[in-house]
Amino acid sequence: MEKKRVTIKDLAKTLGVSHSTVSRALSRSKAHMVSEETRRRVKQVAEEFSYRPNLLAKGFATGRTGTLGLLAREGYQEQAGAQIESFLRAADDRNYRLLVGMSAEWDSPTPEIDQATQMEQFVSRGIDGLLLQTIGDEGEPERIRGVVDGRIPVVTFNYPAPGFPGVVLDFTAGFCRATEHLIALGHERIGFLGESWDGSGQGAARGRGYFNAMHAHGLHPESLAVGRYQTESGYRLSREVKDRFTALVCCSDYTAIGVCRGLDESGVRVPEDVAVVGSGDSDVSAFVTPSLTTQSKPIRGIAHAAMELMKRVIDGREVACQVVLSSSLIVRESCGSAIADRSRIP
Amino acid sequence: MEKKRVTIKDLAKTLGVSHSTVSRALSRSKAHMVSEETRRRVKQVAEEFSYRPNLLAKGFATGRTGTLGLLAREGYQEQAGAQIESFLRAADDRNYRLLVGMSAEWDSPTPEIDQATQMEQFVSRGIDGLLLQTIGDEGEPERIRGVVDGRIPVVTFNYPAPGFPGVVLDFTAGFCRATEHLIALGHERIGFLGESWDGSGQGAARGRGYFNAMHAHGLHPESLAVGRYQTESGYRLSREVKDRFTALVCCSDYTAIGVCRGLDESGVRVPEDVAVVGSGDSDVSAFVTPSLTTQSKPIRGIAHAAMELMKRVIDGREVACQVVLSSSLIVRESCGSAIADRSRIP
DNA sequence: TTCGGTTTTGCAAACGTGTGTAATTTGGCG
DNA sequence: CGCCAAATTACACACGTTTGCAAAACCGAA
Repeated sequence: MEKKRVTIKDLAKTLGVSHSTVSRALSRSKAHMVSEETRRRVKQVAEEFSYRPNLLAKGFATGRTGTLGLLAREGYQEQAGAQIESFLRAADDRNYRLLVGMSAEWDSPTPEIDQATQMEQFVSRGIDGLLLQTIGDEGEPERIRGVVDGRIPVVTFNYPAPGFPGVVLDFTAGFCRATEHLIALGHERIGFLGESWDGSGQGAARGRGYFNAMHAHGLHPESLAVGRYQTESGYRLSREVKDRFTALVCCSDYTAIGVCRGLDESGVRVPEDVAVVGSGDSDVSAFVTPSLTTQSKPIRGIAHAAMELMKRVIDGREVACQVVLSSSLIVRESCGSAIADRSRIP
Repeated sequence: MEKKRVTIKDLAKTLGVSHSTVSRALSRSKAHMVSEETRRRVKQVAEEFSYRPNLLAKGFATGRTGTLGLLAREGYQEQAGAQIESFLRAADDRNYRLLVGMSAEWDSPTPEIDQATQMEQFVSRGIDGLLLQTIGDEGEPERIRGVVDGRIPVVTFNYPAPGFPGVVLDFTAGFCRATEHLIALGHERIGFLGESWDGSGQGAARGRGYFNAMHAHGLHPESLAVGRYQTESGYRLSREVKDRFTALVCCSDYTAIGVCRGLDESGVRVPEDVAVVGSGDSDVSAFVTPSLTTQSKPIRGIAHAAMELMKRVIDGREVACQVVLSSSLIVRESCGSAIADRSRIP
């Protein structure tokens, strides 16, 4: 019933040559030559039989599979879908297949373990390289080392992991610029909705940008701690904003949207009474009312940079470096700037 | 330099048993038994050495890899990213890995060839099943058969492919309901922005729903042909709408958004002058002004249904059937209905 | 102790491809 | 024609795991 696929041995038999000759004819190996004549014949018969190499066996024999592992996670506000899509594109450009996995459900209590498990899985499946969306916790570099053990190249993105090449977004600079934009508009009581900036972890990068800008202008920084970077947290915090701030820097677009909604229900107008900026340039940011001033998050750029880096590492041209991408400020209506771009379609 | 991974032979050597015993101890095979005692010892040593099976070799030996291929394409308005994400979730629930590929760039002139190539790739890589987003063209079933040849189970989604089990959305019913909603609101001159409904291809399913509703109420159907299902096409067609229709059924949310924008610039108000309904329940549909009446597209449901179907096919419990999911009408502001749900956050 | 049956283990082949080494053919030149 | 080197091909093993079959160990009963 189950028809067997055509193998090189089948070809060899009908051609009257050994299977190794067929193998060499199809994958031009440099060590041994095959005469042009036999190569032609082999290729013709292979075509006739519509031979397709068993990539499993090939990978097993050679130790390389032409497949990269992409391990993304859905944390906070990150839109995993669009990210994955961008990576697929970028990988396709370089003739790689991607084995995609997703670690950690919405609220996994142990994202680290999930990550480790998935990495194991991928390595066992013989990937040639790992594109890893980092969590940013303390033990991460060691954990990666433990699983990968120098066997395959790793390129990280999201947070830097010391010792591994990676692509990061400079959130600090971005939030600094966003804050300074509000300061330039004359605001002084500017609040921050996000994580605390004095945390040691990587998560505080956003806050530090805000803090630096405030500090540099002699203003008093003040934050309201959001939990998860989602709409609901912003909505909940909106009560504490009234009469306290005239402007808000939010850690994500979703938090910003939540705050706007909450303020609107309390009769506080955005941007007339309170100016708001978000972060991430999510799809919806351009379409909400008021449209959201935000920081771009060039996921396409991240994906391409990561693939480029991966290619270099595989070729042995790079060992450990961080590619830093910076975001730009997209000024729309929610911050009340005169230069706001009022068109809704980007 | 390149440290070798631990294999079952290594374990066998330190245990003083044959490697086949180790193999049997780790993967409880039913044919031959291993004593509880040795199994315990093997497992302990495996743990100590942190042994990880080479899944490539395993797959090569057994012919099954625990990996499913997901072949999605970005056609028209479909949001591939969210779709892929949903599938990842659904597959993860059932302990499968997904090898994800994307066929056809934005405007590939030959999506069929791309699809065939990718399918070949996947099959060569030894996937256990194929989740295929169908194109819906005439020769598709034959093409699939040619590549897969009954060797691995296939589950389709997007368009039905005769002979293969699949999940489809009943667009005809959805568009019929959407049109009837407008009719119930008193509209008579209702236009359709989409493909022609008398096409034989599957693409006309949306149009047929519109046509059926109009016909059933003795109204004259009239369509404006959009090219691709995107914002720009709707924007472009908006000029031809004025004074001609009082309501529009759009083939996608993006077309609808484009039309709204165009009408707005011409001073035509939505929904007061022209009512608009979209389709697809895209992320932005709830956030644009006016928020969009649209039809839900339960991608999560599609993903789960497809995985469930796949599981059944693999178990041999199903051969060829179509699971039909239906969409529901999400009434928002753009159609001017009194019962519109005015909240923006879904 | 011996026998028969059952449980446990070892041996060896198989999966499809790559590749090192040896064998063969080819070809050029004396 | 004979010889040597180079080009081409064949042989055989490796990769890590599963699995059919045979061998061994074990156990209880006669």
